[in-house]
Amino acid sequence: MPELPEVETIARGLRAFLPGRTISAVRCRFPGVIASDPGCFQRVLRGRRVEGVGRHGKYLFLHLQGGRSVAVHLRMTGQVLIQPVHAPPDSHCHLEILFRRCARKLVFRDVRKFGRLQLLEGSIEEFLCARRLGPDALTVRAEELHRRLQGRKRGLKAALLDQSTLAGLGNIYTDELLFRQRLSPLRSCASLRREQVTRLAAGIRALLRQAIGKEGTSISDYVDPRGRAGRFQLTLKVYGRAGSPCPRCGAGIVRRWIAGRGTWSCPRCQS
DNA sequence: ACTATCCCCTGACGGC
DNA sequence: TGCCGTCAGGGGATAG
Repeated sequence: MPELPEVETIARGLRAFLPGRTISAVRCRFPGVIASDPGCFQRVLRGRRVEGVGRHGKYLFLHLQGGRSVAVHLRMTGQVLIQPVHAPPDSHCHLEILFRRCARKLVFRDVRKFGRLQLLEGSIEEFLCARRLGPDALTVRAEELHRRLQGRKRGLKAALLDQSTLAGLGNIYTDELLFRQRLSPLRSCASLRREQVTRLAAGIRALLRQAIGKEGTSISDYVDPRGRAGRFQLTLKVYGRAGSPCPRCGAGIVRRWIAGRGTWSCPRCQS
């Protein structure tokens, strides 16, 4: 499940390939992946140069010549791949973007068909505002996080998963973060002292930087644009480890259902 | 403000 | 072997 580190890894892979290339064709094999008007999407993209690649939270952006942008969200099983232009598409390949004088193509693949691409009408800022996305988790500052958590009675896990609080954390990194911080996923946001929020913000940035350094977590479907798996799954401490001893205190890791998600934590050293 | 539930979708997995 | 039910989960919508 791509979260911020996986989307950042994809963005970096695309930055080495896309900028400066001009789109020659868009082949759509499953129009449902295009959240905006599919005909308009293809018309606008064709003939346009890609100028850059951006990211906010779990959203990936392709910046096109003329100020238009495409937003991509991979949801659970979406993949963005760079493949030889003649590679045969498999049954989960929903969209291909071809480029002028280029032997490779951009492929959007998604087993579960939850992921979406969308041609934006306005600016990235307008899109983030309309989607009510919070600040990007990779660079969130303590003051901003404190403002967004203070006085909230909801649990930390629910708040951190909520993309309008903070954009980029998903189920895996939230559980790992709360384990590192020795905080219970059910701990109320309002109960955190200011210095705890400061440590939490620093912990979020550090965890995400480390995961990006390992090129993300490959548990089910995630691979980078070259088809390579990440390595952060080798360092997970609690996620998916129900019954294993806590690496800090030895108590058994428990799995509970919190904020609508399977949640792993240590019942002894997280409070 | 916040929670719960459903939906989208497919592959994996357990039970029989 | 094979059939069937269940589950997983990001995020949007909707009900409470």
